[in-house]
Amino acid sequence: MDTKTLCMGVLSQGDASGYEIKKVFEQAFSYFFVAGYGSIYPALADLTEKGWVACTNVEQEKRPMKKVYHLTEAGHRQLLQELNKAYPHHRVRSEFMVLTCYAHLLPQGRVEQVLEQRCRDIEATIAHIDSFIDEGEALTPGVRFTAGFGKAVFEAARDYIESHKGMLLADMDKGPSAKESK
Amino acid sequence: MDTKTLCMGVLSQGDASGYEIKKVFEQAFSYFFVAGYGSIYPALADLTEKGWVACTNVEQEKRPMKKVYHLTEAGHRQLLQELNKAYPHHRVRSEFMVLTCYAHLLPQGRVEQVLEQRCRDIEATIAHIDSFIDEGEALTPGVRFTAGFGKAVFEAARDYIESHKGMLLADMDKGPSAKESK
DNA sequence: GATGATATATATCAGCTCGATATAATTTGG
DNA sequence: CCAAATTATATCGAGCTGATATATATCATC
Repeated sequence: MDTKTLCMGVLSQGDASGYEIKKVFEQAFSYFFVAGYGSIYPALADLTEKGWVACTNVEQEKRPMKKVYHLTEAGHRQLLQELNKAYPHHRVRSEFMVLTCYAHLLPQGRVEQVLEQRCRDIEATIAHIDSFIDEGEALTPGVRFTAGFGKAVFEAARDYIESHKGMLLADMDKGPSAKESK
Repeated sequence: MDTKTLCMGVLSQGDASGYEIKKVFEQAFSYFFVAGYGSIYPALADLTEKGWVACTNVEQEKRPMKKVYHLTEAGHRQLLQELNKAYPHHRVRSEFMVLTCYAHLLPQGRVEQVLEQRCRDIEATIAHIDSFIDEGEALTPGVRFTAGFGKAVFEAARDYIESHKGMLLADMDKGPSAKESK
């Protein structure tokens, strides 16, 4: 499953331009799926070629031209097929965790700064999920489940950092000493 | 921070071949950083070119030739600099969460299967972290912190799925009905 | 009224990553 | 004794990421 499938997913809920699809990604999926224009525009071109979406040029007054995409019948079938056969992968790529792994090579101040930055980012993500949940519009059970899942996981991460931060900093003193930084 | 930095990190704890580096990645980092040969070998070639690692060809009896890499002085300085300036990013790409988001397009049986598969994968990851912790060798405070962090987050994910699974499946019946699958 | 920041809108590109595949010898297990 | 796994390096296409380019229009501030 890739950006193409996600684009079809967004279009299954209504026609949209590439720009609008990116906005939906940012609002609804940002905490578990990132996709920029460099993925979205090629994806839409590919989907058009395959006949899974259809494109209409919309001239707007006082706005740049817009290409509005629509999910075709074949596209809808394709989306259902993908969702039914896709393996539920869940990949994490954490430079934060790389840094904590190599804490023994860093000065204490840097480790503290890394932990605090991560906590701030987590809080921002949780706030984003909350504002998305409260945003009015009736959410499907699946979206509610997913938002709750995201919140639960991010809260657990924040709680762990807050309750083990002191221990890590204390153990760094006792253990192999930190090297100087540049 | 990319595969190159991680390779230098591994080499800071002792010389190793590309193959051995991949094994360390699998054992110690697999739950937060994935890198295959397609990233590691080009990374090592690049690091050699830059003078941050040095390579020795080791002929072995009854084994294929081995290229053993060693972190140079300049490489060690470069590693410390990278670790000191890198932003603590933490990215998730979850096709699992995409599937739960679109649960309303799937038959209940498929949603149940997806949730169960994710739980099995989480259990396997937790078991992997546990066996890594118990593996004897004294771990640095940073590695212990990171392993605990990983466990806490994965346990929270499993607990959420187990305690909200029933609700999602029940709400799917009441809410907009599921579409037929292929 | 001017200046700069933000929003709308599409598109490309270099560099990096991912998973699969190729090659080849040797050891382990049934 | 054969099949499978392990040791070992390497490449390739497809896809992704983040930055950049291009253009216009609006909005807030000075």
